[in-house]
Amino acid sequence: MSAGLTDRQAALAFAPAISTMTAMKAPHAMQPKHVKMLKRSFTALLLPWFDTNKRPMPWRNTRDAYAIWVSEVMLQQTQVATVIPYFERFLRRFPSVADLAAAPLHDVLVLWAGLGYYRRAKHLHKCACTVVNLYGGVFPTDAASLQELPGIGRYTAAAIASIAADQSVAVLDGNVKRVLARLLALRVDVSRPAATARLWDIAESLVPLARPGDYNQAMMELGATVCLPQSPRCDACPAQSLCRAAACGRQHDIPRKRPARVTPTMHCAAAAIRHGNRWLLVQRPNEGLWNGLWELPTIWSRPPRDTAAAQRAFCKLLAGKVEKIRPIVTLQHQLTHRRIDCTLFAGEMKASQAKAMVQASRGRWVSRADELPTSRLTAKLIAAASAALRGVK
DNA sequence: AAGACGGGGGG
DNA sequence: CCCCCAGTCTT
Repeated sequence: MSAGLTDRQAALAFAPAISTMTAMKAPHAMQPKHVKMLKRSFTALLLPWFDTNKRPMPWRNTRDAYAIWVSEVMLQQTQVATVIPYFERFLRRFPSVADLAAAPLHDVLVLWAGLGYYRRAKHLHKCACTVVNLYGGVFPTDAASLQELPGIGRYTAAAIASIAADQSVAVLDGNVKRVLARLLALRVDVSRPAATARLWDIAESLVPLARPGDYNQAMMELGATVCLPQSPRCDACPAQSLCRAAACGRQHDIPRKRPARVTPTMHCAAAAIRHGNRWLLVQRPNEGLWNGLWELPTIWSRPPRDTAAAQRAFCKLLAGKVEKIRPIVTLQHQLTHRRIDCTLFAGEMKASQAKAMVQASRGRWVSRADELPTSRLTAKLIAAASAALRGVK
């Protein structure tokens, strides 16, 4: 870019200009000239840094809107390292949106199991069907159309449109919120809707016409690798010369932390019931946590206090003869909004009863958790039950 | 405006 | 143990 000198001058010109403003003043209240200067200088610093420092990711090797969409949905509230293996498996199994639409939802959920936020997988499947029916299997790439689709909000629509089709629209995620708040020294609570609305405006005013997809990814990459929540690495930041938070040493308390919330603990009791070398799974109701997923038979309200009570409770739950109930272990499972303490029991069931369970559509017998869509907790419980069984043998 | 919705990485 | 993440949807 031959404008390097100009950008540097703009950067230097910008710093004193903004330092005369109050910290809380919105940049869209800034003079348009200053917005334009910040945009030019910031982009000129950010993109070269991104070209050199971007981490390799499988979805960065494609311009296929379908693949980019899958990656963006997986990346919602989920870290890059977690997503990569899921993404590669998913694209192998469903190479195109038509393949995804043609598959039963059940198959999609099995591939999604363990990623969390399972509504994403249901939206993904529904969205694929919509794209096939409404757009003939050609994924739309303009942000407005994208945002009409299930599971695609403002962030994801802008990410796909900018990365796959060079549309100059801004993304705003947790990383970008933090980067912008620090860049402009906005001591806001980014979890507040009012702050979010303002940051969207700011983000839109800064996204460049050229390379918007790289710019958006660079913002997120900067937030994920340099402008970290706890200990920002300002010395490694390409935009340090422009950053108002760094200039006044406030990068550690911008943005403002939201007050920590208490997470209640739920207690439950699960039964690993063996028949041959298989375990009984039942399906969760179609609402709330883990809806529609499969789990060990579990007593969620008023769990039994002792083994005798557990024996009675599981017999009642399963409307059948469950034998030899005995405690195995108690596991903890942490979710964002609650902690679950689950006491695992082992038990057995006679062949006739086991068959009746399946015939009544009350359950399925599996030898491995990944035969059905299950939560991580269920996978942990089955692993613990298998280990206990091996210990006996 | 607030809550529900999973799980894991990293300090 | 705590924080927070390439958010979306519902109430």
